[in-house]
Amino acid sequence: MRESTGTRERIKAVALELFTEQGYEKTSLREIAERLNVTKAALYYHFKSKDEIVSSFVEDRLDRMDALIAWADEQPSTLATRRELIARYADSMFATEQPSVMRFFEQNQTALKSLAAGQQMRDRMFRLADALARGDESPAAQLRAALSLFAVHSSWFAIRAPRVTDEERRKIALDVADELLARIADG
Amino acid sequence: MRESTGTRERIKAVALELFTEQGYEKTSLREIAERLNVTKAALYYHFKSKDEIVSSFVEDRLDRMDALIAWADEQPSTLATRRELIARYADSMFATEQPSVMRFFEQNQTALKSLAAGQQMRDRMFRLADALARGDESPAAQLRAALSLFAVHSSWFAIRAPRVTDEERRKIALDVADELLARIADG
DNA sequence: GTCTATACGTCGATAGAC
DNA sequence: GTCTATCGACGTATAGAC
Repeated sequence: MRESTGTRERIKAVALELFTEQGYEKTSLREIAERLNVTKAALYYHFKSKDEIVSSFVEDRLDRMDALIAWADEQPSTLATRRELIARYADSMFATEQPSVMRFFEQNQTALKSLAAGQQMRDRMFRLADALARGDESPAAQLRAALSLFAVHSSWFAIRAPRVTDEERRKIALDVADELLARIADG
Repeated sequence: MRESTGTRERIKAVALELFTEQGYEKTSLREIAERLNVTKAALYYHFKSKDEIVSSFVEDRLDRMDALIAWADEQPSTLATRRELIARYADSMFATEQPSVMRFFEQNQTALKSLAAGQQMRDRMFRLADALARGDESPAAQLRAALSLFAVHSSWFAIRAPRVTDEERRKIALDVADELLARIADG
């Protein structure tokens, strides 16, 4: 079943890049195929449809999110747990090739709404926010929890100062996230 | 030059609604025309192209942003200024029909990157963030400024608690934004 | 496992009649 | 100011040869 040349992986890589750069809708299969010097039909051998390409690189991420949520559910609703949770989330974001998948999601919110994979990710983000705010059902807590997640994400583009390393971005994001989480009441 | 029936305004309204609901790329001119019981060609009488429809309802908003930035530039770099600035921003967001335009922007980040109107809005958002962080050039200040803006925006969807009024959302958003802004050093 | 060839729909946009 | 008719390009997807 596994072909030797890794065409499937190459398709995933190119698709991720183009979907992120120009958007899911604006990227045609013809364009992906041309970059790889194969035909559109070749793509259809590896993936049933265009959205199945998306699902393929979203699955890993969904699994990570599920693991994170499951872990959080077993912990007490304390500030320490919230801090540990956001740190683990940041790690899973900054690790390996995940940043590119993360950027893809940020860039394709709209397109993802009509895709199964997108709805699942949306769902997981809300559940993660709920886990971060657990024990404090106030609207303000919901907003702070969501913003702490967004602190991790936006550290990639909101920080425009020159010569800031990934590690520094991560630290700054977590510092700001911690401030927000500190204002959520323990359950 | 002005037609009596206000067709142009009706086109804008329907386009804004559909672009927001399903995304700019996924909404065709045919769809917009059908809703209005006219043909595509009629749309081209009122607008030179699809993206010109977008520009038409973005212009107001750009003007508001420019006014806000100009005002901020004349003020001292103090916490009081930052708080006043974010409050004015929130007001301009929650006022009149602006929430729908705002939602359109949130839903079409990707598509807007290749549209002139989108690039202009992006530029204004960064300038507003810079105005909020003026006097503190640290990366953390940039992140806090961006997050305070996002607090205003995300209050619309991040707060999922039932029976929260718009006015309450506005207040919560500004409370959280103020916390973030308080950590930015005065210039 | 990858190709050629093609079906068939829809897109944004234009020309020209009324 | 709105219409009909049409353009050329491109979209996803499939059939079937090699």
